[in-house]
Order: sequence, then C-alpha cells, then structure tokens
Amino acid sequence: MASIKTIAKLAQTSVASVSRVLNNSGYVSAELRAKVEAAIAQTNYQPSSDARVLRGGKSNLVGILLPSIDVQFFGILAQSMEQALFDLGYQSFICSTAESAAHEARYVAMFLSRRVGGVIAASAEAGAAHFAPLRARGIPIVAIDRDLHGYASDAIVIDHDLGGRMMAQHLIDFGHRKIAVIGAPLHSQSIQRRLAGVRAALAQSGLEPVSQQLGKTHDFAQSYDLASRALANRPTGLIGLTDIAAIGAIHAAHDLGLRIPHDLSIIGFDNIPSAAFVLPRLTTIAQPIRHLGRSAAEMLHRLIIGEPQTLAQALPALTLIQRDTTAPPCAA
Amino acid sequence: MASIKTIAKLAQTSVASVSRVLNNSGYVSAELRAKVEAAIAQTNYQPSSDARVLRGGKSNLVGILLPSIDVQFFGILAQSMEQALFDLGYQSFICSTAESAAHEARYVAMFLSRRVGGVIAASAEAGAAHFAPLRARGIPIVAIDRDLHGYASDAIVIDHDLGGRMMAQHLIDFGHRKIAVIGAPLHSQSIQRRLAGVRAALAQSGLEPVSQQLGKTHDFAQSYDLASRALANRPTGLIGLTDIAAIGAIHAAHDLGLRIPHDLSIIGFDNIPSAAFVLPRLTTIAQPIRHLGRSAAEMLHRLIIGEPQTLAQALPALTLIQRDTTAPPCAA
DNA sequence: TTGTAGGCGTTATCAC
DNA sequence: GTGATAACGCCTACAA
Repeated sequence: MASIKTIAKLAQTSVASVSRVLNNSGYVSAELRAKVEAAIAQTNYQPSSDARVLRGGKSNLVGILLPSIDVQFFGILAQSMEQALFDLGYQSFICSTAESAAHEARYVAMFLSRRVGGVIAASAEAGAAHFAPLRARGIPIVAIDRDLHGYASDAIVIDHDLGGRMMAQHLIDFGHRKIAVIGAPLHSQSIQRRLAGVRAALAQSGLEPVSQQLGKTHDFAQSYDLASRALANRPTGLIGLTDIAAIGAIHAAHDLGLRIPHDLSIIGFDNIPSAAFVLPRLTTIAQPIRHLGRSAAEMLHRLIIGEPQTLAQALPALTLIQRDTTAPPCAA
Repeated sequence: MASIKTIAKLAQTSVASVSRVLNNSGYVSAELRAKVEAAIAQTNYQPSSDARVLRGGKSNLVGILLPSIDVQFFGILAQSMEQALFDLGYQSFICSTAESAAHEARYVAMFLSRRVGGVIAASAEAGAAHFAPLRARGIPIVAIDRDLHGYASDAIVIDHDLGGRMMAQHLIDFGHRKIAVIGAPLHSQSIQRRLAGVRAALAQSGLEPVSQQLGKTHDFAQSYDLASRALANRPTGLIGLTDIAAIGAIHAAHDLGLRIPHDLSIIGFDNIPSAAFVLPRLTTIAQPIRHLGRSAAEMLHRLIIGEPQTLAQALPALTLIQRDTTAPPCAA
C-alpha cells in the first residue's frame, strides 16, 4: 500500500514536503508541488486516516445507533443523518440494535475502540448505563426520537405526548367515543409517550380506550393481529401508534368486512411514504423525519467542534394530515 | 484517552505484558493477568483500532455502497449485510449514493483512506471506472443486485431477466394481450434487465408492450404518474418493474375508477413488506432479500480471508407470489 | 524553501 | 515470565 514515503521517493523529495502539499501548510515551491501532485495522482494515493488519527487528529467517525433500518421510518432517518454527516466531513457507522441493550453495548464498545467523535442514538432503554463510558470520555451523544435521560448531551425528540393527544383529539372531535389503541414495539419510549398522550386526551373527555393492544415487533403482520383483537370490542375509532400499526389495522378491518371510514375510523403516526399509498389513504400525524435527521447531524457536529448550541432548537411542528380513513362515526 | 501505557502504569507492569493479556499471546502469570484485567476494567479501556491497523493489522472495515436506504428494499438489504458482517467481526460504512457516480467516487476515496478490507456495491453504473483504484490495491469487491462488469471479484445478483420473464408470462398465461410496463429508476441495471426479460417473454408470444413508461426516481408518487400515462392505452395487464411501481399503479387505477383485478391486473417485483399490505394485496415476484444480503457478506468475508469460493453459489430461486391483483382479463 | 526526527498506540521480536 | 524496543504512516517542530 502506497504510503507517504512512496510518494516522497517518487517525487524525489522528503515526506515532510509531501505532507505540506497534502495539507497545504507551510511553503512549497510550485515546482515541487507539481512533482508531488503528479506522484499522488499516478499512485492514486490516499493518506491513511488511521495514521492521522493516531497522530492526534480527529477521527471524524460517528456512531449511529438505531433499532433497525429495515423499517422505513428509521431507514429515512438513517439516510438523512448519514448524508448530512458525510457532507460535514464525518463517516458513520449505522448500527441496527434490534431494540436490544446487549446489542447496543457491543456497538458502544466498538465505538470506543474506533474512537468515534460522537454518537447519535435512538436507544432501546432510556438512560442505559452502557452509555456511561462514552460520557466518561466526553464523547457527545445526541438522542434522537427518544430521550436518553442523563446520558445525552442534547436531544432531537419530538413531542410524542402531544402527538398522542393530537391523534385522540382528532377522533374525539369527530364524535368518536369508542376508541381503541394499538401499537408496537411496546418497550419503545416513543410509543409509550404517544400512548400516554392518547390516554390523557381521552381521559380529558371522560373516555378510556375500549381496547389497548401493544405488541413486540414493528411489522404489518403483527399489527394485523393486534387490530383484529382490538376490533372485537367494536370501536368506531382506532388509533395506530405508528403508521405500520394503522396500515395493519386497515387490513384487519377490511378482512372483517368493515368499511373505512364508514364503520371504522383509523389514524396513524409518522407519515411514512406508504401512508399516502394505502387504500384508503391514511390519515396520520406527520413527523418531519428528514428534518429531524439533519438537525441531529448538525447538532452533533456543533457538539464535536465545541460550538455553543443555539438554544432555540425549534423543531418543525407535528401536523395532522387528514386523508381518507377518518370521518364522524356512523350512527349504527 | 487511556492508552496501553496507562494500563501498564496502573498495573505496574510493561506495555508488552498488557498487550499479551489483551491478545492472550505468550506467557503471562495468573497474578499479573489479574492485575492487568483489573486495570482494564477500571478504566473501561479499549485498544485503539487505529494503532492496530497502523501496526499492520487488518482494518476490519468494509464499505457498503447502495443507491439509498430510505426505500425499503435497500434498507432491508443494508441491514442484513451490516448484521452479518458485524457478526463476522467487521464494521460497515453504509453509504447512500443516490445512483450518482460522483457520489460513489467520493465514497470510494473515503474507503481508500479508511483502508477498508472490502466493498459491497450496488452501483449506478456497470463497470464504473472509479472502482479501479480498489481493484488496483487488491481490495475485493462483491457486486450485489447489479453487476459490475470487470470490477467485481464476485457477485450476488439474481436473474433479473428471468424475473422479467416470469412477470410477463404470468399475465400472458392468464390470457392478457394488452400489457403495459412501468418502472424506475430507468438507469438502474436491474430495472433494465427486468425490462428486457419482460419484452423477451412478450415477444415470444408475438406481443409488445402497449405502453412503456420509465421514470427517474423510485417513489410512489412518480409511479402513480407513470401508471396514469400507461393506463391511457387501456391495457388489461400492467407490469410494475418494482413493487413501488406496482403500488403506485394500484392507486392510479383506483383513481381512474378501474377495479383490480377485474378491469386491470397488476404484478410487481421484490415482495417488499408493503406488497402484502396494500389493498388489493399485490401479486409479485419475491426476491429473497435478506438471504442475498447475508450471502454477500459471507462471500466478501471469504474473499477477504482468501478462502476459495464455493463455486456453486446457489441463490434461492425467484418465486411468484400470487395474491389479489392478477386474474384473467375480463371480456370487455 | 526543504529535510530530519520524534511521537501518537499497538504488537512482535528480541533479550533478560 | 517479563520488559525494552522497532516499526507501522503521518504531522509538526525544528534545523538547515
């Protein structure tokens, strides 16, 4: 593998001069610079990041910890973070933890040995102790989607509680009284928060869910099962804590012969692309996913370079997107 | 940052001994080992990968080049590769290239400076020259989903041509004669191959697409537009070169008042999770996505350690999954 | 304007 | 069994 020495030899000069043109620091004659650049081009030489880091430079590596990237919400989030970070000069390890603390711990150990400059995490557990070694070394951590009480330097987390309230209120405003809630994964902090918001709004109207079904995995098939169970209680409105849950519910309702929104109103959360492309089109609360990703990337960057944070980290608001799955309940 | 020296000092011994317990090589007395391990635990010390690599070790880094991970097909693929690779001891850079050769080149340069041990790529361009520097250094490249003529060490690519034929044949077997094709992104090699397969099968039955609409971006909204255009030619069957295309077509047909499959049959390709959760449920050709990802990871690993490849890299076959969007054409 | 040398954290080679 | 030490590739004083 070509090293700086190889280039120096090729250009008949010293490593110091090569280094100078590489970083254009110090003086180099135009002539020498030309020779060196020729050698570099010819060899396709790339300085070793390892050596640079070892020498005392920044690693420009960042770790991204997400439950998964095979569900679209996190796929979009991951891509927007990776791209923003790359443009800022960082390279990312995108890690899928499957909501498992054990997995997270393994990845954290890897981050440590790779000397990452920062971490963005949507962790399974709020305030998990395995983040302590990162903190101890002063490595900044940005929490995304979910808090990381006490361990995060900062956070990009939408108001899930409010989101939950919005979902419930939308159905209540339409006049629904028999409302069911389904969602997964149950141990996800954001899901729990949304659920709390839903229940709070319901309670304010003197209501309680006629059925509440939480599952472990975040997929259509399970959502279908949860919804089937919930529908046994004959709600007129159903809240999916994610779009995946809501879409599963559309199918369950369909298979039960229910017409949407005539017999059953359904609302979801996230506004993933599929939400607009199911039939009927799903009413949902939109999260500005890409925006969140970019914000997290920029926030981490500021943390890494030690720039003071702009306090007013105004995240774009959640917005209700009314499509075709919600309407007033039909007098039975 | 704690280094091996810190540990040595803490354990009152030399760096050499610490290194020995770290890699348990050579002799270390139980007593010394205990002291060293205590120091390591206490410090939460992790040896620097950079230094190890510099010293001459393997980097255990691999680069994964994909058009994107915000579409589910690639998200699933990326996650399965990353996980398999991590279990094999590698860390991955998952890079979204947006089908752009320029992006790819930037990432390749990064791979070079990071000294990755191998690369898995679904490249925008077959045989793109920017892979040459990797080849030159003997860095193995596994092509996935799409060939990389001349640049890949090996490839995990399904038979897209066959897949195309299967789609067309399914509709032909049902008796369809007026068949349209839509898909994107048009410059993707796999899309082109599937299209070729479709046209070949059609030609064998003396047919030609009544409309062929290819778009640039891989999303529902554009698919909707492509389908709307294609439907102007009144096909009885429509082939979506991806599930995304097919799902967009379902919506376009729906908005035009067409009943599926009564007025129009639709078939897709990939079998992403959404395919089973649209209404009506999409008939499609299933790719074993996760299996492909794992295979690519294992193949790259074998390449990296220099183990001879098992020639019979039997990939699981493509399978037709008939659901509710295809049926014989209705005599108009 | 250019070159020499030291040191970053590791591991392997050699003495002791 | 254990401890110095060289070397990996790079950058930066410092010397020339």
